[in-house]
Amino acid sequence: MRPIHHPNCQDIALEGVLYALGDPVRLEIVQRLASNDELCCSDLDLGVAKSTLSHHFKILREAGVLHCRKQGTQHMNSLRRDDLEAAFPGLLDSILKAAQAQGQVEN
Amino acid sequence: MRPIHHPNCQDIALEGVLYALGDPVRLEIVQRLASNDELCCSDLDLGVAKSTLSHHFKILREAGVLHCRKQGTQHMNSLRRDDLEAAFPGLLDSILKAAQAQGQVEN
DNA sequence: TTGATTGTTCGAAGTTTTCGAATAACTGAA
DNA sequence: TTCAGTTATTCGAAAACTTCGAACAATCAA
Repeated sequence: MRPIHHPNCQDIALEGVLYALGDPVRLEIVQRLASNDELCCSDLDLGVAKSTLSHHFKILREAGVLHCRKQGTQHMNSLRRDDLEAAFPGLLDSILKAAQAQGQVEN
Repeated sequence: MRPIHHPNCQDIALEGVLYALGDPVRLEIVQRLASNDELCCSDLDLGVAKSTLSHHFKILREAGVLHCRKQGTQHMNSLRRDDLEAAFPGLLDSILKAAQAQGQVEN
């Protein structure tokens, strides 16, 4: 297995972040992480195969959206709030706010 | 030719907007529209085939990001600033700010 | 009506996404 | 140490999407 890769703070690209968040499964993951410090794959049941979920986490990780920490057999994921805030001030907040607002209208 | 379709204000989905902006060509289009009231395809030279550009405009249009108005043989496109602001307050601004900030660092 | 301009649609080739199966990494129990 | 159980990644095939150039459609001006 290859080592997990995280981009440096200054290598986080806006396009990559928007691409990563422009998928329903990945946006849901990020929303859940907004209210949970850390989550691993098995904490989520989003109706996709586990290999697909693994793929989505990889996209989010390589875009610089989240950080992954190995703990035993689990991979604990957390939002890179500070790094994203440093790279793109206000962006994550406005996206999370928008996601929350939209979620509430739907229900 | 089919009539051009624009979603209603309340049908603009966050996921669709983020997906639309998560592509370098489309992000560039939106950035240009941020400083130009209206643009048509032929105003842009982004190094892609015109059929591809047409496709990108369609994605942006159907996501609710821009509005298209026919004028003779041209299709004039403009940002749906107000509708986006109503749907997701602050979102477009923070994205445009992030795009501008990143563009400046690169040069 | 013809020719020029502007965009869209079509079909093929390439790329990405998704899935299930196989594999790898780690833990705890025997 | 070995074995079984848990968690997640990798692989290969099928489906979906993107890109391109060519063909088509719509409009205008001569």
